[in-house]
Amino acid sequence: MISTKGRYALRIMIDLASQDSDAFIPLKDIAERQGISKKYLEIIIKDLVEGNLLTSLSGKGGGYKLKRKPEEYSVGEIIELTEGSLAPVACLAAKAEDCPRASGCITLPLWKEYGELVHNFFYNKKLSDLLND
Amino acid sequence: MISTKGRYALRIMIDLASQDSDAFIPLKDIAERQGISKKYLEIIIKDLVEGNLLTSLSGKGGGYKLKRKPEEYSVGEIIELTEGSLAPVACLAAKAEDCPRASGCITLPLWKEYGELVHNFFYNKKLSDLLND
DNA sequence: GAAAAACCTATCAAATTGATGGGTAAAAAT
DNA sequence: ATTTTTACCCATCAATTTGATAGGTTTTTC
Repeated sequence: MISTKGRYALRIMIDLASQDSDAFIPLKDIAERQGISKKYLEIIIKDLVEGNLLTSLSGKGGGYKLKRKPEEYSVGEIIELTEGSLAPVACLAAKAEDCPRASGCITLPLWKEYGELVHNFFYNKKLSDLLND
Repeated sequence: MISTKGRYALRIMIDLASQDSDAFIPLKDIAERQGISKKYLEIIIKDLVEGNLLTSLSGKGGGYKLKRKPEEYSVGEIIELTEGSLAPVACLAAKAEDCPRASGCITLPLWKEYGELVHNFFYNKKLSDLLND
């Protein structure tokens, strides 16, 4: 299941994409619009900044804004960045050590096929596909 | 991610489907073949029996066997039964209470579309598709 | 220098995951 | 009858993840 981290990250990105694209939007505003604790969003938005999806600016008049146009973000990269991985099973995650069972594993092809399906679904969906205005 | 519960359940089912379909197979044998703790598998196989996927027989000569032919089991029902749900987000799980945000939720259609994709993938895959002999 | 913002560090309760251990009941073989 | 083999039942547990909260520091503008 996609946890709140990935889901809230997506809502942050949608929120920013719905605002004036040149202005820096304070997190306080996003938190209020989305009805989510600002403190919790701080943790999540940190990943988005570190992952180079957002630009941030400190101080008065600061906030966050998108680095690219909404159609240039895939939903997949947003979720993968904040959830850590899109892999369907532990042995297919990037950080996973090589499973000794892999060569004879009868279920591995299933998980690979599923992993590709999920990857394609989310990487073909763009942030712009989620905007309704 | 699919946890060990769902993955081991699938391996139990594949193991049983690879044995003589009339015989009761003791869990001890499955555990040894699969290299998984028998005690842990007990917990998992309980779900499979209660979910009516397997028949069990106590006592000497007892064990477990499939209730149907391998082509009559979908991978989806095995995973859904043991993992609890195949839903991609909490608000789409069967046990979820109605989300007050649902009507205006901009991301809900995405999760629904994804949920259907996942459901179709796993329900169209049959246990017989995973047998290699 | 005050105000508004990001940023940084720590902590925490609850739930989930991945098991282990010990005992009871059932069925068959001897 | 008793032993053996099996399923079945119940409790516990350590580690990790999830979903936050709290408080303080730095940066920037007015």
